[in-house]
Amino acid sequence: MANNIASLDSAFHALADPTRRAVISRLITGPASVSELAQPFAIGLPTFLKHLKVLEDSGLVGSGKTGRVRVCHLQPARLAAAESWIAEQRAIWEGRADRLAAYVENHIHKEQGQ
Amino acid sequence: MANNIASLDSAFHALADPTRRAVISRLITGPASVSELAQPFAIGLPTFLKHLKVLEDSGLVGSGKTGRVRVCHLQPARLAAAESWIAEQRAIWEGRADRLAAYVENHIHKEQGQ
DNA sequence: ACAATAGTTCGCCATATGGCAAACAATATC
DNA sequence: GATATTGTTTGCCATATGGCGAACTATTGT
Repeated sequence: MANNIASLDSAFHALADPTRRAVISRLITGPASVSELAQPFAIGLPTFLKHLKVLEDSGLVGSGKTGRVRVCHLQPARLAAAESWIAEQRAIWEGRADRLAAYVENHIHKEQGQ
Repeated sequence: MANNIASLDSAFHALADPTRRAVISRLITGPASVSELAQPFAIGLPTFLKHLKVLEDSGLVGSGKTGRVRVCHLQPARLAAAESWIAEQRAIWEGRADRLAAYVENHIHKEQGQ
């Protein structure tokens, strides 16, 4: 399972940008060429290619070139890995949510730290 | 629902660092003070406080100061929001996974792009 | 051959990030 | 009241990020 630290770093980093999340959303509906993907955004192609590189480096997106056009597609395994990390944390959290509830009742409402 | 673009940006950004993910994992087991949280890491307090600020700015972590000690706690709503974004994408993906399977069969194995 | 199209690479810039040490609160403790 | 503890702020630095335009490569179409 590609669930190591470095791949989570790069996967979450890739997701931390609205352009890149939009690309993922688009790719979920099916593969697309670079210029197709770039078309909705008001940024230059070189800049867009950097985003694409971040996505490919993270393993969230793969691509292949046929002729002069590069077709990109989603690689959902890494997306699943990122989701799993959060899901695991939430599972632990929910396992002890009852104990936490007491703490919240006692402390949260008194917060004054900036 | 705090599911807007900016909060996803900052939530994913906060998650894109092993130190910060470790802090979250620690906080899931219960609240802790700043120095308690910082103790496992080989970085200075000022640096650690920057990570903490990123976590607080993202809404993943909250804190309150009593006396000279600041106690931090998890704020699971934002974690859930981040997980939801991924889960939604995966739901769409899985809804059309059959159609995609054909594409993968035909194209992925022929990839030659850098 | 030539021109158009699709991507890519290069150099530049401003800002953000992640690290440090040092100085500075503010609060407990002796 | 002096001292230790716990955070915090301030400056500084190197590197990464996200943007640009310009130049270049490689295919496809005429």
